Amino acid sequence: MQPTPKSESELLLRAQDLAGSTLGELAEQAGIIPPPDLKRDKGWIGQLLEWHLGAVAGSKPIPDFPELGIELKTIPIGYSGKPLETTFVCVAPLIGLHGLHWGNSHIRHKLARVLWVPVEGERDIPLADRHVGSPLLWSPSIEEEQQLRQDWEELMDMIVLGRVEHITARHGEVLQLRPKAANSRALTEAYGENGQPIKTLPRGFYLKTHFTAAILARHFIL
DNA sequence: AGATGATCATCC
DNA sequence: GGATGATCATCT
Repeated sequence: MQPTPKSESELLLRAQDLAGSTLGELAEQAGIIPPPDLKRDKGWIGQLLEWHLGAVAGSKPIPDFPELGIELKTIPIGYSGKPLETTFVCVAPLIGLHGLHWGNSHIRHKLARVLWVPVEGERDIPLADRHVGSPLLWSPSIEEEQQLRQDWEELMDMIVLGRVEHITARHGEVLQLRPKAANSRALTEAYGENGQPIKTLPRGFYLKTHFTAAILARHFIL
């Protein structure tokens, strides 16, 4: 693991230095062998980039760069130049929602400052041959935060009202709520239609691809 | 082709 | 189970 960057500019500089490299090159430098594919190693690219950028490893509920308050997100890019996948942000709280609002929400904090690192993501490109792109340090604009907040409030309203099982990925313009679990047998507690506790799949907030595509596109223009 | 719902690995 | 890291597999 590389030393943790002391400043935002140092982190960005280091990320820019990775641009143009292949995952095979970065894996070799880290002393690891790339898996044949990501089927059983879905977090492999993220962890490889964490190593190179000196992120704090582990499963702690803190930013990747605690001193800087920055979250690292790798994002798979297709031949179209746009994201191939939605971006997981955090697990959605389903109970104990009293006093929760956008201003103190976990998701707002997580998205306050993000280092996006695009990586070639087409499955017909061997993992080791995929290139890392130019990084982007991002905070939501006024408009972006308004969109996020509106979706979040709509989704949380449904959760509070016991309608979590009526929510589909089609709710929300830029933010969606989808299952986030090891499998369909992993259940957690939530509010039911009549306020009674029910068991349901854990859910996560995901950024839709058109939203992250716009973030990256804005970067290209500037 | 793109989006949705389901799933994989690891750590605690 | 829930946090971290996400992509897979299937359907439209």
